[in-house]
Amino acid sequence: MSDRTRGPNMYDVAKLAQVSHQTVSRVVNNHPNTREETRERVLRAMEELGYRPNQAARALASSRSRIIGILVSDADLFGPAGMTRAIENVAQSINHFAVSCSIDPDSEDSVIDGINHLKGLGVDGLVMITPRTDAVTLARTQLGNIPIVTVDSMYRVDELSVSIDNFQGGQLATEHLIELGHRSILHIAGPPSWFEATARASGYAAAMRSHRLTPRIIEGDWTPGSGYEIGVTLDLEAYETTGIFAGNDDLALGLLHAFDDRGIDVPGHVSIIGYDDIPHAAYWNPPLTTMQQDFYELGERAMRLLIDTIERRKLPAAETLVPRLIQRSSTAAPRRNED
Amino acid sequence: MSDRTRGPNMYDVAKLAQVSHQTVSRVVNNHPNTREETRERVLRAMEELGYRPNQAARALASSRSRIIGILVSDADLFGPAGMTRAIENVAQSINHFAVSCSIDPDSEDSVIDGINHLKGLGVDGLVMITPRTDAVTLARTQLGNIPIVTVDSMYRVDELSVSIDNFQGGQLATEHLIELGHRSILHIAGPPSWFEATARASGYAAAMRSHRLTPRIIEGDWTPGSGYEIGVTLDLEAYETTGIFAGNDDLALGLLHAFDDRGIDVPGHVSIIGYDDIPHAAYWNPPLTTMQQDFYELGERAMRLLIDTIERRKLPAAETLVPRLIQRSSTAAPRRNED
DNA sequence: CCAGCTAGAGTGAGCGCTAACAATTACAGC
DNA sequence: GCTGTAATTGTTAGCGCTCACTCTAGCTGG
Repeated sequence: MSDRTRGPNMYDVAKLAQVSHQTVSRVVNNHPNTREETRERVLRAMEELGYRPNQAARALASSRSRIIGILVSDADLFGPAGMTRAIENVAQSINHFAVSCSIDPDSEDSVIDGINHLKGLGVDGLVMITPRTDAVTLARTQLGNIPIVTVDSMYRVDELSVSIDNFQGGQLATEHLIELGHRSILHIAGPPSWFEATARASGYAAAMRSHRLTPRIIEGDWTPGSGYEIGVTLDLEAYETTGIFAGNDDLALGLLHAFDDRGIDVPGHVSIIGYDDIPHAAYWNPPLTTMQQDFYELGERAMRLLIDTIERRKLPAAETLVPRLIQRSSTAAPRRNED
Repeated sequence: MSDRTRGPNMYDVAKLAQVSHQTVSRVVNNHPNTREETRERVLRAMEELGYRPNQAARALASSRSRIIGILVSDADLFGPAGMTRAIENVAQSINHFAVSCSIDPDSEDSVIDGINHLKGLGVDGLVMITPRTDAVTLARTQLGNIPIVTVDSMYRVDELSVSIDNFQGGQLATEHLIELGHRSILHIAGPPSWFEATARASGYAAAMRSHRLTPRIIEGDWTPGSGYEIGVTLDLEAYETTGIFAGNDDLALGLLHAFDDRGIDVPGHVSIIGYDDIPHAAYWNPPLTTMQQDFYELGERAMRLLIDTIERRKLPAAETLVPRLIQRSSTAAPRRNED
């Protein structure tokens, strides 16, 4: 009547299947060179005892924890949250574990804390979902030779990364407005410390210039509050602005709200295009035209890239996704009454 | 020149500090009965070598992993996401680790998968963020004597749980409308498989009846799409409805959008109150009156309750939070023109 | 001055697994 | 029949910790 609180172990399975514990280990790890009949006997024994390998022992013996760390800033934003979930799901599906850890990218201490936390756990790899490249550099020096994949960050050839092409996204959004006939288009950008923000702004500027139009950019942060403030004070007449490309949907929401307060009709008076396609955007007033990004797909790719690197299966290669235009009713051709 | 890829271990520290490995262990774990001078010598050695205890070895030897599992359904909803983050943060702050795992509560397989995944990791405790009580029961039988804390689920005295008082929340929301002068108030409820939905609906019904008013409930799911569909077909004149209590903010958004399409003014024609206070709600048109819930606080409490139970520090006790009314402009006194 | 205590430090076993190596078997070829 | 090779299985030694002990002072009190 021992209070055997620990479950059955490899030796219990081995005894029941009448093999050595090592054979059980081979079956568990899908090693080749085990006779089919033996394999099945072991599997039956495992089933019968309800055996589950002890991860701690495994990690200790093999020095591979099967744990992937996720360092994520702004974890409650739509994009980062979706990626984090995707990574967790992929991890689970391939018998790994994901531990996510939110950081404040503006505080070096917070980043170091997070890295140490994850390092202490003995993660096999790290996914970084943060716009701050300095945080990535920091992690890289702290973590020795543990592979790191960055998501949606700056492109750098010497790094593993997956990203969405924010430059092209900015271009596409801007071109949508240009195609509708807009000529004076304003961009409300996200904070310049975010690579995504500057890339979208560059895409916008490039598209404008390629059509011989003058880019004008106002800087906000990513919040509806910031969009609202800008929208309340914005002088649309100054440049006869008829189109606005907002750096993300939240900014667009703030603009929408401000324009509603001011009695400025969207898209009658001014067209607005957002960026992200958050689930609510289709239900705003008016429903928002926006650029859709598949964050889930991005997270999945990041995870696969990382696992491939850990298992040295193939050469690392940076991957890029392109966002897609979702056209709704917040954009339309400009009124030509004034012509 | 050994390719010592594994960092320094306890014995390295012990040698440098000229003590036994056990003394190092005592220092690491803050055991009493170590001389202050010795303690400091060990700490210095640890510092010098950059020693970090190996969690796997620790877990193997002590059979305590310091890992908390989070089983969360609808992980991209505002509430669950906030709670998950709170739990992760608390875990980090007390030197534990949180591993979250999304499940589909409608699929028993998915729940079992999730539980096994976490069980395989050897979690010390589990937080369940799911409305399905059967999933909780399932976890309880699968997990043996690993403590489980449920969040925002059904109250049951024999369980550890923290929750927001959805009944009272429903009452408060309804009473807000009643106080404004509304008499014919409709409730759009969430899916009845969610305890939160039925509790809010009960609170609504209780408030109505205590004022001798007749409760009327339409059932939706939690999405804006569902709110929109209901809003499009809803006949407000049938009962001279002047107030609507939506089961959550997303439903309210759908209603707002539908009423805008139909030219029904909010709050002029009908007042709407939501539930959750998601960050966007303040920027909708009109800004939404809603019930605020502190999910972060809830997650923190869940985590503390769990840790207390694991360490048998104090008697488990169920905790309850009360939501708070956030008044914005989607609710107003009903027009009395018809009187 | 010595039994009796206790704070402080050390010893050895073992947690459940993997990895390297050793052993056994099966069977081909000469 | 015997050697050689490949396929399969077994043996042994840790991985880095914690736990239950034992051991060594230093001190008290009679």
